[in-house]
Amino acid sequence: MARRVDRRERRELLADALMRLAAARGLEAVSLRHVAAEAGVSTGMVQHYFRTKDEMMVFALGMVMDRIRRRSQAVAAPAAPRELVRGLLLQVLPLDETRRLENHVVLAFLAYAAVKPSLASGLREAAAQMRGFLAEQLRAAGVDGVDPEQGAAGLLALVDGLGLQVLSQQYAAEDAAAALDAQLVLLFGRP
Amino acid sequence: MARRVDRRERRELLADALMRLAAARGLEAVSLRHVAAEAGVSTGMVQHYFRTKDEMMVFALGMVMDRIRRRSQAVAAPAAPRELVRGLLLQVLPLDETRRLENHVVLAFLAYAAVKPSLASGLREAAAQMRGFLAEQLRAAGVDGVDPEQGAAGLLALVDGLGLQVLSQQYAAEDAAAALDAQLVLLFGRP
DNA sequence: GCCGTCGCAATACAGGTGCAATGCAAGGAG
DNA sequence: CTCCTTGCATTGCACCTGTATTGCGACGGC
Repeated sequence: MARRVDRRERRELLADALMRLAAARGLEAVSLRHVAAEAGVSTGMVQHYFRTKDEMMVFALGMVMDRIRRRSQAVAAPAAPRELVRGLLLQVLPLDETRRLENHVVLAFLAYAAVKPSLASGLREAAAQMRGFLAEQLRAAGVDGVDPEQGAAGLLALVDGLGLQVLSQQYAAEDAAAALDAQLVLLFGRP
Repeated sequence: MARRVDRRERRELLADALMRLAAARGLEAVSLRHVAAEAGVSTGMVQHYFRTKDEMMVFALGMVMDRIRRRSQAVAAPAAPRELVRGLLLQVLPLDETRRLENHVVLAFLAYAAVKPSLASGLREAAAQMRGFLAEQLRAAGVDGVDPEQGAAGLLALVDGLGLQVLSQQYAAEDAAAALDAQLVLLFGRP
């Protein structure tokens, strides 16, 4: 039974279990044994694929960020700047169960990264990339009354904040989408 | 050595230690023993004032929220709606060390509350109260082009998101303040 | 002066944690 | 067939966790 396993695939399987766990019971419930149980494997196997817990965490976060980015880029194909921006930001909001789970994980990691800088860099670069893209679109659309960079930062912060409020059940998902649209009206004018 | 202690005061002393700890090393570093050590007391004393760890957490979160609210109300005295809104939201952003610490704690608790609903209610009501106040001010200022409730929600989300980005070092504090001002220009027009 | 209660300290305990070490079956390489 | 690497499973260890228990000195009320 040797040699024929896809290491990458196994690691993603474990990271998936970690995500489910983090979303359901918080990052503090993430332990080697719990991840193993959730994935239906032995704790030894988890140790086999991640030499340390931190390595597992970093991998899982990277996986989530990759998924979000990939989904966002899939939207990017055929649209005017405004629709492009809207589509992209809607991908970030927790409007369905998958994205709710992802947002949950990202939030947990944000709190974690605020304390453990080894995780912060990944988050930072993903955000910077997205902010750059948004600013570019705002510039292309020729929005007036606001600096494109600041408009982009504002949009990103808005979506982050909305996600936060939806997750902590202060705000309904559809209201969050409406709030985003309201902001788009402020930036781009009436559709 | 009996009878002459202010129970409330002692609890706040412990909660302060908890805050420092949470801000410096994350909520996961908060344990009875660590809080005791940070406060310079015995773990027995912590147990004496909080029968359970959860009770301690809830108290600490309540204390932080109270402080933020109190500081916000102190601003509210003598100003036009726009300045009032600006002043209030600036109190929420992590622009100095105290507020950075508070934001850190709130973030940690947000991630925690997403999983432990016993903490969520306090956060929810504080946010609702603030949103109501903001909406009222927007209405009083007669902003056009946006529904006051949604404008308020947007502002709150923006500030939350900006705080998040500042904490995770994606964004500098002064840039966050500038982004807030940019949004106020969008809502209220040029000053 | 006695006593009860308050304010705390110390210790014990069962359970969970990350990690290291070891064992061992199953295949491919020679 | 033999070996040796791969892919796990088991077990053990030292440490940390929340909580319960017990002890005990110091005051306030009588």
